[in-house]
Amino acid sequence: MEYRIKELEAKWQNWWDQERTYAVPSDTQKPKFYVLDMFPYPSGAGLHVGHPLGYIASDIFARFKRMEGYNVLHPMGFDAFGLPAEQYAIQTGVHPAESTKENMTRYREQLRNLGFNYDWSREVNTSDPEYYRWTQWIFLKLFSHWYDQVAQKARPIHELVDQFETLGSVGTTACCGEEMVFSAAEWKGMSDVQKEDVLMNFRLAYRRVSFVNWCEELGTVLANDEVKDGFSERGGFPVERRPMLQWSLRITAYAERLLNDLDTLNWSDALKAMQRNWIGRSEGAKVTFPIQNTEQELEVFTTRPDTIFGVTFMVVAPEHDLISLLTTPEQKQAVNDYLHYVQSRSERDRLSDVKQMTGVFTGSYAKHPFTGKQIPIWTAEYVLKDYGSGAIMAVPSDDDRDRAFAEMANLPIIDIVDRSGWPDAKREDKVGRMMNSDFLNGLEVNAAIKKAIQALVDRGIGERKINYKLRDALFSRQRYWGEPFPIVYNDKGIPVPVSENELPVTLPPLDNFKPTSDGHSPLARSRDWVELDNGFVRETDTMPGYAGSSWYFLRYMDAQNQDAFASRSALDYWQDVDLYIGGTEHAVGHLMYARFWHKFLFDLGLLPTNEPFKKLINQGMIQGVIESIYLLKEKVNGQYLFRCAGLVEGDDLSQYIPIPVLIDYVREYGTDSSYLDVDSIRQFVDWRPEYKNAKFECAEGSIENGVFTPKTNGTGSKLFTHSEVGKMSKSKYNVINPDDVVGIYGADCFRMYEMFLGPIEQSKPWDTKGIDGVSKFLKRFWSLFANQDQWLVDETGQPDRDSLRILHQTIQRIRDDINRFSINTCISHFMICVNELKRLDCHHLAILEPLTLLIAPFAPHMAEEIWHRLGHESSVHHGLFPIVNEAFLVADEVVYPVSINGKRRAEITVPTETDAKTLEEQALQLPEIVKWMEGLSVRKLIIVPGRMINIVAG
RNA sequence: GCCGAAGUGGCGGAACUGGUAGACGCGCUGGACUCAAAAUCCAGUGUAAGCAAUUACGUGCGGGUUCGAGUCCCGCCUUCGGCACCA
Repeated sequence: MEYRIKELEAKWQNWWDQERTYAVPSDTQKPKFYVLDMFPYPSGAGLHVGHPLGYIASDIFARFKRMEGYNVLHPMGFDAFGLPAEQYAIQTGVHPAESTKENMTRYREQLRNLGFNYDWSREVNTSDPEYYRWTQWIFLKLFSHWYDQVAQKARPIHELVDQFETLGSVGTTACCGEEMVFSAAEWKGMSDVQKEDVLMNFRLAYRRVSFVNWCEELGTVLANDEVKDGFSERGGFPVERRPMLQWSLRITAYAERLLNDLDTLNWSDALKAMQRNWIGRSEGAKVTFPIQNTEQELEVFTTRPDTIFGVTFMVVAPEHDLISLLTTPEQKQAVNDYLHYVQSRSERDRLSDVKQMTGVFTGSYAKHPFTGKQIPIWTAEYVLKDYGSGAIMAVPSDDDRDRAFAEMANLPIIDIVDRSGWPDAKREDKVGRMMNSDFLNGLEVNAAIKKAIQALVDRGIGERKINYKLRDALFSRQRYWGEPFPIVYNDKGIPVPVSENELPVTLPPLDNFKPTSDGHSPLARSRDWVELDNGFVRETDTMPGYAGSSWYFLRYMDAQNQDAFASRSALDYWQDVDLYIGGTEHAVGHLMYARFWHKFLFDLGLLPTNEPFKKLINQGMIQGVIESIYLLKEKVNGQYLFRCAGLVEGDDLSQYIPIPVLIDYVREYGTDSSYLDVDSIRQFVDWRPEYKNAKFECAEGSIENGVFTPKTNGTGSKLFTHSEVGKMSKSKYNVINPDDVVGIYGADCFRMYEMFLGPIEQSKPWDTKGIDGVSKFLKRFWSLFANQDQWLVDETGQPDRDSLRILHQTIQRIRDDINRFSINTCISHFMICVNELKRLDCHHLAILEPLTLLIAPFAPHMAEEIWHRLGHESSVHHGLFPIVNEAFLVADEVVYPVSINGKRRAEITVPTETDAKTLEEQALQLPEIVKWMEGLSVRKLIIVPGRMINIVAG
């Protein structure tokens, strides 16, 4: 009657498949519960031990909810489009569909191996044409809708065209890119191309000029991830920002709702704060400044219109549309040089470098709307084109960055806010009294803001405005492995949607996945596909990674549907996700886009809910230790030289490149003293033949061609590695495969161990130290039921009160802790329970049967085996989760700690019902207390019923 | 740089609402069983002083509030995640 892990885990995994134990019916009277995992990108490295952290937690919760009587939807699928598969295709020629398919098969096996209760019949794969036809379909809906700011919802574009026909743009409530003014007659007079240009300004999916990271030497557009300090990560070639006409989504139209509806969600405050800050709502004013010697105006957004008399210069973004107009002939050279410099700078660099301000004068001046003074217009990288209007009025007295810029450029500073009444106030705080500000003088800041806006409105040069930091989402990629756009262009270049019955627009077969030399997607190579018989041409950009993941949770509800993205009845039954578990790295990307798409589909009347994810839990990451060895950049006598981490200490590290080492070769992996020995250096060299002739220098000698030559008196041949904690990733060679761990300890043990590591929200490096403890626990659990020779369960005897108390205490703790997602403490409670039952030598069925149900969500294989041995034929996972009987929990006695001035000095055990007065008397009579109270008198006595007694003495 | 999170024994962590800091597990030490080992079982284990009873100190650092602070407030330090084309 041994606990044979491997046999029984395989047995029950097969049985669950056969019996379709985890299939989820949609036609049921049961209440629904939807538990969702963030689906993985099926990478070539396979699933690593970090992935399952969230999956195990959601698996446990889903099983728990099913045993509580809910119809639980718990699906899994793949976010299968992505850059790595395309990179792999470029390197090897293997089609991304093929490698992705293989990877998915591997992931599925790995997930199955962990005993998850997914309903695989609902699997989604974002790269499957049957899936992405609906991604394309939703895109077309976005293309053919605009956002009505008054009705607060998306409306069909033809309704906007109707408005233009009768009223022109007058009084339109549509959300748009830049403001346009035209009459009905002007609209009617426009050409088709002009009309489409106008509509692009309103569509929720639209085209505009955006910037890409262009690398001339590689002849390709790079992802931000592939760019380091302005150079390509591969090859180290310069990267510049280049403008391109690309698709975007008008997520900004939904900014207000995305912000307000956060209040309705059961998410952590931290996550909500991140989303709020990302949306970045700010109230202020739009102000226009006339540009001298032109008819043009410069529009700025400011949160501090009160400071308008402190404006001493203006700054436009280097990409600003008016930059060439503003640049005078004398300044042309300087401005061009500067623009060239900015092209090489990433947005992050531009915003981060606050210490070193850069910028140049354009040569032009604006006219101050109140004082009429000349204000120089500069251009500088700290102003971004896509934030606000891409230009600012600079007030160096009350803004840190403007101040730094003014100091750098020697521009004047006018103090306009007297903050002497607020000595602690910082430069940007909205407090103080206005001065040097004409009609605003003497006002408090907040009053001044109101008055300034009124003055702007009265003069017709500005108005109140709400601005968002949130920017429209760039939706084009110049890649092959993504959803093609269902868009063709006619002979005038006007985009025309592909009709719905022609969806999906599938990817053409291709064997060269390199982008074209002019930066277009590899799709442009497929002439047959691009050029249609009627002379129209297809869009060759594809959609980004987040397209498919923005709505996949809806597809699970009705994954096989051929007629719609999901049926109305399925959507009405499943509604929304009750529990979503995933990493914080998605806090502002995926979670924002998915909410946006969900709201859009809700506006179209296609969904019953306004938000997709009711409750969300962020799992931490299981990190890996990255091990690397130091390579000297300069070869020595034509030979590569690696140096021991111990020797490198104190050196200028910039002369070394850390070369990551496959962790399998590292001795004492993950510790401070991890190292390579002669054998592992041999392995390393086999793996990296380019270093075959390298020299490896340790403290007491060196290794060359697999031979250790000691220095005089030297013996140690350890080459210490550099260890750092970081992401587990294929490129860092530190991936640990859960299959290996499952192979040794079994899936139940692996699951419980990952949970036992700590709270799911917390990140920690992977470490198998301690897994033995969980393994021992499972064996002990089993030993309550059977020993080597016989089945021990006592079916007839009556359990004693102690055993019942332990059981019910455990039921209560497990229920409480599952409900607050404290899974790690659940495992501890099980351990305590088993320890105590062992001590009592308890083998009663009446105790052990509920205990089996209790542990089923955590150790599903072992529980199923025991359940069947107890004589049941149906699955333990369709059983009912045990319920607490409070009668067994009542304790007769309670132990109080007795403290004097907060320091614990004694303990007193009393019957549970003892009243405060008796307690007080007894506590003061305790010998320890009497001793400590010598020379002191009781000033106050604090008794917290059931918890503690504190004597305040002096 | 900005936004968010975390810091507790040798290690992973527990302490839910401010109330016995260190549950549970690993590791370590000693013991039982064994020819021996593994496995299992028992006992001990925050640090310092002490034969001991015991005492002092102790939750990243510096201050504060409170009868009482790991928990609340203010100011720092370190590490991790995100910052709009990794997914």
